[in-house]
Amino acid sequence: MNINIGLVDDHQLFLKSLTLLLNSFPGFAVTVEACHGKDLQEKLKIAPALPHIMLIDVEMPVMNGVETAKWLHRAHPTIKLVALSMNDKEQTVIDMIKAGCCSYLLKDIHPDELEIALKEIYTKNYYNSGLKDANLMQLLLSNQTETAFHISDHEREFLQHATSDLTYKQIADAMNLSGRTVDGYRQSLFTKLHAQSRTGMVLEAIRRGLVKV
Amino acid sequence: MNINIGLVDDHQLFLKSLTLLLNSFPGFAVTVEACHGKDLQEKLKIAPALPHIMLIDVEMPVMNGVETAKWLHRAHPTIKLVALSMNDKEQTVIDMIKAGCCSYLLKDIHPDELEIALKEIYTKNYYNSGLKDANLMQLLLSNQTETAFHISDHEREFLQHATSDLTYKQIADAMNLSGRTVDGYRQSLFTKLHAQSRTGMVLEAIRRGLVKV
DNA sequence: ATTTTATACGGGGTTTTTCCCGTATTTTAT
DNA sequence: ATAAAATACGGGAAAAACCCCGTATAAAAT
Repeated sequence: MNINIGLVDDHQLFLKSLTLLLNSFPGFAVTVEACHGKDLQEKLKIAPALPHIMLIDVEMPVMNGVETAKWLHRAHPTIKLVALSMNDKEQTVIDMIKAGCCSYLLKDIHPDELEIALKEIYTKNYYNSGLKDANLMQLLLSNQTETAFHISDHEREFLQHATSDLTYKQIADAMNLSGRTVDGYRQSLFTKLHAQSRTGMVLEAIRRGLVKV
Repeated sequence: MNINIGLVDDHQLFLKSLTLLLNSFPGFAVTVEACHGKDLQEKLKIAPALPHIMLIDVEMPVMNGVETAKWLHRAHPTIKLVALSMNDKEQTVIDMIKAGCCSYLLKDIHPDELEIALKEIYTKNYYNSGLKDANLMQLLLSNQTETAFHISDHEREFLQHATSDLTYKQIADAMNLSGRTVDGYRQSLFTKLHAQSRTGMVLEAIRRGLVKV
């Protein structure tokens, strides 16, 4: 009666090390390893058996943690998803929980606590690490009321251009659009990202992973 | 004839996992584990023997990688220092090498390559991972010519405040300074960071790790 | 002892950003 | 078919950011 674990993390060294650690826990076995979401999709196709629990890193190239969790939650709803991240930013926690994760663990967790957490997730379907617990519900509730918005391709392209030293006029020229048009993008993104200044907009875009620095 | 390794990393899970991995390499043994520089200073006092190689994480609380490397290089010059980081920002690499590290490895290195790297560092005193090699010397040289500039405490505090949605006026009020004074900080930081706009300044500060997002 | 350097600040002018007013076209939904 | 939503754009004005001119004071270097 093994608990089979799947791992998704782009840092090879961490991935392989953690595999060793998890395999050293009695009753645990790592059956799937992937370095990002796309890779996981391939690996799961040829996997002999689905893992019971999937540990998913948040920061990954190609296909990030949120996308990966969303896909897994839809494609393999029986797998229990656990976010494993270095940062404890509210928005990131919310995004991962909403994407279908039943727990959010930090990478500086002690191995002993990890073992406890995984056992509890396997049996009880959830585990909340310490203080987070109390705030989590409030976080999710306050976030639910926010209407989901869409950012268009042009807006995203503008955002990336805005993440620079360029003026709006220069951005407009680079995008072959009128200055007024990019001002429209700016205004709608200010609303969507709750910003009052270009700097605030860019910072929020960075936090949400909408642009590369 | 064991190669003794010391580890400094604030992420418990990674620290313990990597220890397992390194101990699984034939001829290797992890003899010291610490979660940051200050912790390492304590641990080394009571250590039965100094490690041959110290793997140092760059991003750490209390006492970061650069400070830790500098101290180790002075206090225990026989230990070979290796930076182990997730980011490959030029400035970070330069800082760690200048602090006394003989190699800079990324955390997404494959375990096999890590083993090779550590062996080479043990015998040859250096190891450059792949493509970095060619650029490294140029990086160090180009950095030497750049006049080292100093960012004052007030300027750094202003930078952190500027990494926000606040106006300069609001920042001045928060810092209890005149608007003209923070404009002075802005102007000197524009020069030092080669920026032409607040957004450009903030982005460069983020890239150089001068501020937290 | 005197120059240099660093810090804090004042006034004012130009550019950019921000935020309104608005229209026309196209795409999407019902 | 027609309403609704999304897109691209124009003009203008207030606010903020940007970029000079300058002074005074204290610390550090020669």
